[in-house]
Amino acid sequence: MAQKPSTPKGTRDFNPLQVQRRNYIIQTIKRHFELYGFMPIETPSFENLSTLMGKYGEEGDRLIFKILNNGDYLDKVDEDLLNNKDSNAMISQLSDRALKYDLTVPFARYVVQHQNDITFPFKRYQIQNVWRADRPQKGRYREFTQCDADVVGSNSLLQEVDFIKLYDDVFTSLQVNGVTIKINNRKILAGLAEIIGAADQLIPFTVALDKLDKIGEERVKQEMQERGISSTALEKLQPVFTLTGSYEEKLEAMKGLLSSSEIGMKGIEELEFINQSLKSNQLKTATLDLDITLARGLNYYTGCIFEVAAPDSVKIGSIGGGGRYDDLTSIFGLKDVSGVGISFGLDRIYLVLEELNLFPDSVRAGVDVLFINFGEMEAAHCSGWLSRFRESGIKTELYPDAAKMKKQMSYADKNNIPYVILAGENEIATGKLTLKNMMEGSQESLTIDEIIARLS
RNA sequence: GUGGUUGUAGCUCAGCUGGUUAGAGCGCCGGAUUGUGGUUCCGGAGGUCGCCGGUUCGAAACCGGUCUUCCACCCCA
Repeated sequence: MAQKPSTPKGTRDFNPLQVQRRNYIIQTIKRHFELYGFMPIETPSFENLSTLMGKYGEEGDRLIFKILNNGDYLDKVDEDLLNNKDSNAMISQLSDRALKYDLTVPFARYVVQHQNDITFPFKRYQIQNVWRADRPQKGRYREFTQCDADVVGSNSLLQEVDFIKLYDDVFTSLQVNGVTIKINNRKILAGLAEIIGAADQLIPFTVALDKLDKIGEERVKQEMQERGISSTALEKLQPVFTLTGSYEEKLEAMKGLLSSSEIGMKGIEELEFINQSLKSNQLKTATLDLDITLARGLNYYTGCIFEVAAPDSVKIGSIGGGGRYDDLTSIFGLKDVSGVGISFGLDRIYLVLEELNLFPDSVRAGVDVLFINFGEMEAAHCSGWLSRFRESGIKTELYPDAAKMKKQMSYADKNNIPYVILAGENEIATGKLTLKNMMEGSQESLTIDEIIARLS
């Protein structure tokens, strides 16, 4: 029985135009990564399960795609676990490998594994697919592409400044104006938790705070209370909920609030430095916005955190994010190496460009010129011309069969081929080819050199 | 992982409280038009109604399961 073909949940096929457009975004990002001194590396699609587990929190562990062991995979499983159907406890016995969940943790593994061959600070970029067993939604897939740039082995805040400028440059180059780069610092969040006496509940506290712009002040407070944060603590936190003004104004207000917290003040200092550095070298189209409620899920961030929001007119989640992680490599045995990095969400950037109609016309599938096939003799004559076109960098093809003119023209039309060349008996005799502009419907008689000069 | 939603021709969708042979628009193929596409006209092909099971004399429609789509949580790019 013929089964209806489909791709697995949360995955997609890409047609030629979509691939061209994705490549356009990737090329733009790559170019800027390299301009900023990042070099490409690649890591395997799957890692040892133990490399990934526990790095993204409990929720993250659940969303990792595990690969079932080969062979008699039930043989090694503990019988009690099997009888109790204790799936979670059995995972480590059923699966040794898993698809990578992001690019940062495999990168940390790479750094530790190759530490003797690496010269620090090490700057790398990586553009590869990652997989998450999440429920798909708009702009959320189970297989998607991340474009990461990270630097490890440098504590300098100039790295953070560079990343902000890199974001600005890439989105300026893609003509996405009005992007907001939100910045915060985990040290400030730690300071806040410390001051309200919830230092041991940093993660639930930040997760709740992160939802402020989405669910509002009341429900955030409610969630915090449910997680055991007292009402006197919430009172101390009140200024955070009503914080407004410029970057500097917000920073000043936070300074007052955090004056008794050493770690909090350290965070303030860092954000001040970044703001100061950007004054002399302003952003082109992006806006830098201090957002104290920005938390970001990943547990390994320790310093500055970033998130890029699409222009207001496009309703989509963040299109990029990143931050500093002081201790990621220590899990793999390399201490005192600080890392900081950012990520571009290719699939979502694609949706933004599509919605705002920002893909250049030059980014399209198909050739520039189609030669009409009039028959064996004429096709043979065209062969030399085809080569000359291609040597000049003009994408060219000859219709493979001497089909009816209508069919050949229709092929050009449907593939959005801008020019058609008619080289039949008359043209071959005179050496002047008929060049038809498919957009305008006009045509003229020109020599091969004239056509090449015009199209290249 | 929780709650809801969707699936009928290649695409977008109609199809009444269950009743003969399941429709439309667009697209596709052929012709009008043997060296000219997009417009027009004429003709044609194409569906075991997501899949499996159940109820019924009878199911695209009702019920259960499953897969898929989209949405809200959770979380996140």
